[in-house]
Amino acid sequence: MSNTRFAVAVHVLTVISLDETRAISSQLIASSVGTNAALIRRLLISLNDAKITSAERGASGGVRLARPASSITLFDVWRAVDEEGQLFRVHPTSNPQCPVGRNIEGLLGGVLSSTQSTVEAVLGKVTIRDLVAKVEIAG
Amino acid sequence: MSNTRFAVAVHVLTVISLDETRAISSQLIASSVGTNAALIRRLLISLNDAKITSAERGASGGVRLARPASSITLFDVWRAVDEEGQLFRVHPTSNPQCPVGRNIEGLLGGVLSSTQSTVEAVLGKVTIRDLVAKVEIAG
DNA sequence: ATAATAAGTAATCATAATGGTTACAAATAC
DNA sequence: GTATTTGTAACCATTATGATTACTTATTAT
Repeated sequence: MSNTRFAVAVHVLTVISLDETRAISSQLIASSVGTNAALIRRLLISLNDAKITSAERGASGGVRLARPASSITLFDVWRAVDEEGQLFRVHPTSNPQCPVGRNIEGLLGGVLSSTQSTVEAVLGKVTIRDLVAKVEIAG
Repeated sequence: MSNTRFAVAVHVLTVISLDETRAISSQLIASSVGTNAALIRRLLISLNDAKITSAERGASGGVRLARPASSITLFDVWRAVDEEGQLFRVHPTSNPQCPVGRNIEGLLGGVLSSTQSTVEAVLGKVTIRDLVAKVEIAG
């Protein structure tokens, strides 16, 4: 993972959560993130699919949280927007003639899954509500 | 991080460790990884700088471990080869006019550093020696 | 009804990251 | 001296990433 999708998704959700009384337009979100509305809408497709947000078309439309901010963990967000969800990649062309080459994937697979589950545990403990609270304090 | 440098570096070190009686050429390593010798040498520069490996030029030259395989953790390797060493990136152009825009970096920074240190703890527990042992068992 | 608004989505572009390759100088062993 | 091997620069192709425009569809407000 070396894109900013996760960070942007968290940003988007935090913006949406600051005013839950109305739907927020992708244009407004985009101006907070400092990017394009279409790009935000593309990202929102993943969040909508994961039932984290829901979108309404038309005038006075926009996006809302689909469930309470306190129930949305950063792990949920990560899983929703990062297809691979892998912390690191394995080189794909190892030589099976070499004992290391034919075992490396399994070796790293074990390490990958243990780091992965640790990260998931950490991200699972932080919710969007937590972040919103910090923004409200920081101002 | 979405490159394979970490995985390749681990592969390289495991290959080197399989026969510590002699220096291993970048060409031999490259054929196990399934890539180019120059690319391996480029990666080895980072490992040499970190004093994980040492290289000898000339005929019968090559690369050796600079210290025991049991003392080289995957965290050492990760730190050596991954410049950023960041699990995820933050979008760089947030709008400071928005309360979320001007705080998001701090919010994510906290999450980043806690996931980061958890991952480091996990990687710090696995050594190259452990991986070599598994290769020796698997064959 | 009509106009205005906003999501959904396709198409395209520029830039950067990544990995691969060639080539050659410098160092070393024999 | 010759063969070998690292160190390193230069360059290329491919892919990833983010940005942008533009259009269709859906919905609200008047």
